[in-house]
Amino acid sequence: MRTNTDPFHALADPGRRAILMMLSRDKQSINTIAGNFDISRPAISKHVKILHEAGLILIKDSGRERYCELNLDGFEEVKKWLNFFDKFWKTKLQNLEDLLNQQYKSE
Amino acid sequence: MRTNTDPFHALADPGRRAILMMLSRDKQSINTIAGNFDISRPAISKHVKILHEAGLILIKDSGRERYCELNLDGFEEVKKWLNFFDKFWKTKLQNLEDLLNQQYKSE
DNA sequence: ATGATGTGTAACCCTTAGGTTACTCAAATA
DNA sequence: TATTTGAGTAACCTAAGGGTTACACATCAT
Repeated sequence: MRTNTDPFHALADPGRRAILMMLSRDKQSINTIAGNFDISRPAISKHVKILHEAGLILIKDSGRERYCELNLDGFEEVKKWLNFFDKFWKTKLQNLEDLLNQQYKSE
Repeated sequence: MRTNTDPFHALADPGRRAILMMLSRDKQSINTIAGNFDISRPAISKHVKILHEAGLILIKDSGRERYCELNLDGFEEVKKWLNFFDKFWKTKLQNLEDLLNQQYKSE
């Protein structure tokens, strides 16, 4: 199986995003997570694996339980990519501003 | 066909992200976009449709051509969701700070 | 009017995604 | 030691994703 470590891919599934929302309150074991969703535990296990590989969560073993918590890394990667576009919006606003200035001048 | 208007889903495909990167420089027609990728024009057409439905791009018809440009809306939706987690990191940092303060006190 | 050009869409194919059940195994508990 | 509990994985199924080619159609150019 090819492991997909792309956080964008990991975030594409609404269920996985819901898991992350849940983890924003507190770290949770696999079973606890599964208890809050309508899908089976193995399905949750798969989702958790994908989130982990994408760097969106950390997993800490405690006996036979595995506790999941949010990991900043994956989030940063996505944020960084999105921030790349900021200069585009800035340019666009600047153009609008220039246009307005021009109009004032011609009055 | 069920239309998926989820920007997270739209961003999951690396090819679509590449299209967005391309559009950050300038607005482009479908054919121009297709010329920059190894996949067929109909494939590009599909990707563009998905990006459009997700609110990530705007499409402006000009004769028989369709010009694509970035749209802030879809990006904002994603950013907003990501920002939700900021308070989690803040809390985590605060806890670290508290821990450090406690250690200083006991010295 | 004719032909070239830009684009959307339908039909199809193969791969990936996401779910299930059944199984295994290690850790906790009686 | 025997049993329960938490979790990973394999095998399988169906649906969705992403690609292709072939076609239709409107717009521009001749």
